[in-house]
Amino acid sequence: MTVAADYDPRAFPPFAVTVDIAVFTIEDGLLKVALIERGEEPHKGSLALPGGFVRPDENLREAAVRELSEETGLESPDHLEQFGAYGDPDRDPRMRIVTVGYWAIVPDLPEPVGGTDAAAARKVPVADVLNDRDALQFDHHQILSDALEHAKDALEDTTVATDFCEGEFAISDLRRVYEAVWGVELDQGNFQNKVLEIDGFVEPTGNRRTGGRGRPPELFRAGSADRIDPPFRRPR
Amino acid sequence: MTVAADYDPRAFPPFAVTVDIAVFTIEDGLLKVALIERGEEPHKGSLALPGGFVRPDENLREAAVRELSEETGLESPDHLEQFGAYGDPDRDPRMRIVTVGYWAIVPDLPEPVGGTDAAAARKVPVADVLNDRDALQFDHHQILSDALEHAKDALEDTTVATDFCEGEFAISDLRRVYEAVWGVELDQGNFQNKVLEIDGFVEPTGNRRTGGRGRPPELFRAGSADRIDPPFRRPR
DNA sequence: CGAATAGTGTCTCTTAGACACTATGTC
DNA sequence: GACATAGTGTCTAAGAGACACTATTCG
Repeated sequence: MTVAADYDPRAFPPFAVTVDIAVFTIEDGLLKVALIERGEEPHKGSLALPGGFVRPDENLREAAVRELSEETGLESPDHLEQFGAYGDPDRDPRMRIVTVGYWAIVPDLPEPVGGTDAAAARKVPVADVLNDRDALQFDHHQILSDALEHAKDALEDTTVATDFCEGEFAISDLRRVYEAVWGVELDQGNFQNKVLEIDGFVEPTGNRRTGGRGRPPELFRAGSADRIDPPFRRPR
Repeated sequence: MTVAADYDPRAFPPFAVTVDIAVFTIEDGLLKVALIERGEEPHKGSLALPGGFVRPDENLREAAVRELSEETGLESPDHLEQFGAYGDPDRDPRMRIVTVGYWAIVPDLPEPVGGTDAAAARKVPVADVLNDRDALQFDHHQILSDALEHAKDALEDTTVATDFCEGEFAISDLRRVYEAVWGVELDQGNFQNKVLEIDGFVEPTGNRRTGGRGRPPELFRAGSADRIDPPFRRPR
């Protein structure tokens, strides 16, 4: 990256830089994403990913954390990862905006609250949103779709799936995370064997869950490992 | 991404948006990257990834293609892929610049030529650059390192390795691509078997290469497949 | 008891990789 | 001939997945 006299950056029309965050959570066995209901034009009433302008004194990740907090009331997600930048000249009709996409996990999303610059916030099944090409404004459909792909990949070779689970959880809870994110059914027995064979994925607490139907499951918490090797490939 | 009255983008100090490109090629069995020698302050004389400001009327990829052409004389790389954005407030001492990283492949890089805003351009072994934390200006060390990681990953589950090879090539040429990018030695026989078993990775031309030492290899060209499934995992 | 869920074990097929062996060129 | 590189085959170990079977709870 170099600067020459004939391309003084100050001579350019200003770009704005934003971050947009796809916050995923599992609810009722469904993968959901937190969306903001726009209260203003353009696209009044349509849905958007939470996000907003990066401030002069913060880096991109800090902007993502702050916007998340402001727009959804959510403090420090359990996972926050950048996956790409979007900068087509006409992606926002108002001005030239380049946005940086992040995806995040929260274990059990507290009901999001509208913040200063959001009219409302809600959790919507990702499948529903992606099935309607016009549900989201701008290029947020593409951004959400890319975010989901990155989340799917992350589940293959990292242990982030445990971040969807609050505190102590059963192996079957973890399986439902994989099933919800990947959109497939997994064999219960094979999943159990596999997870327990992976060093540091989960560690036993000695506790069991009571009250449900069927045999009470043993409970685990997230282990110390952060990578799964060899990866846990999803069915293709 | 939303806009509220109290965060009018026009009230912000302008951000500049740039692209930086890590162009990889194989030369003498080594993975090399094209670097620009800066002719101006700051960091005069130090090396940088080619790149530059995104113009108001072009998207990010177009900016990458244009800058690549301007700074290295290179037209349309065989592979060009975005991998991340970098935006720490102090990453460039002159002003707030957010840069978007791309990595690219060229089969046998023609000697790069300095363009309008570059004093010179050269190909340098990636290992040498990454072993010297101060070889590159700004955060280009991190960017190059991330680019390499993405290139390594891409070789695992896509057929982009063939883009490093010009026209017709031997299986051993392809093997040397993998060895150079991954920085490992691969078993010759196993590699051959594996590549030929993957549908659409390479297709035979019926030609052989003559003149070298040893048995003349059959020559292939890139096949129609673009993904390798199951992936060709690199040794860990 | 039966239904539901958890947990374990077995079998088969595929793949990765070590490695031996053969093939065909140059010197 | 020796040497170098290309190409093929064989064996073994590990992993994925189908699936059977056992365990433990509730109604």
